[in-house]
Amino acid sequence: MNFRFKVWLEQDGQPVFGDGLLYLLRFIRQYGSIRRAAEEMRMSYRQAWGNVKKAEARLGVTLLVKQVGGESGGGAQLTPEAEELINSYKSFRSEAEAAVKKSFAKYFRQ
Amino acid sequence: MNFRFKVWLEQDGQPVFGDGLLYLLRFIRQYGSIRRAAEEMRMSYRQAWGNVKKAEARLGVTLLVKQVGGESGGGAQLTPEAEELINSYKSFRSEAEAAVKKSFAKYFRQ
DNA sequence: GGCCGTTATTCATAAACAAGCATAACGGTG
DNA sequence: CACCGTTATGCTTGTTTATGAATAACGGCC
Repeated sequence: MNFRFKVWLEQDGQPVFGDGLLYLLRFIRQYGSIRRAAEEMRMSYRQAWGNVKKAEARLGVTLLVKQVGGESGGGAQLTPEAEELINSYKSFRSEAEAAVKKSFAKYFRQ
Repeated sequence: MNFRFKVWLEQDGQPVFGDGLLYLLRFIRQYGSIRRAAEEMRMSYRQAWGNVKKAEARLGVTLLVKQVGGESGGGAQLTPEAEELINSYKSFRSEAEAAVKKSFAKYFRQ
């Protein structure tokens, strides 16, 4: 017997940030490109782009500074707001996971 | 900004118990019938029955004593193992939720 | 034995969701 | 000005998932 858990942030009852976007944004930061990041995560660019757009709309916050055209075609960089969100979410996520793990052990040890 | 979370139990990497089954089993206990319980939860009997069957198979534990035919057509009662699972999961679930809530407040207060 | 309401199960259909294709627009670069 | 790789977006296709219809079997009850 084991457990799993998921946690995510919502705005007005709509999901805006979870593990998916966390990984995606980190890859975007690493590569400076939504397309490269999506490829690396083996997800479609279509979905990656849509997720970012949806999150931005719901949050009312710009997560990426995107450039279309130009050197190497363009690219995307994380805004300070995105960095802050990543940091908060990461802390929240890992602390929550540790707590859930502890509770599981308490009630389902063996 | 708000949060949501899900937690569930797995056996050999396959989900066996979560909020859905918790509510379902409690309704079955209340009404003594899978069909009534499903109706009350506005879910199809097909799915309710399938979920119980799948969980039983994966857990290797009988959750319901089912009678087909007889007085009022039959019915279903929870086994002691099901009651025990419900109790453990409820404690685990509520303790986990409290912890997650606390972490959320810590990193996303205002 | 017919009736009733339940468990048990299959199968066809519908709905939700993800993937992929096709294009347009953009702006450096050669 | 053509090329390239990127963002941006709609549309089609496929895949998984849920729903509902249909049917069988059962056993107490009148």
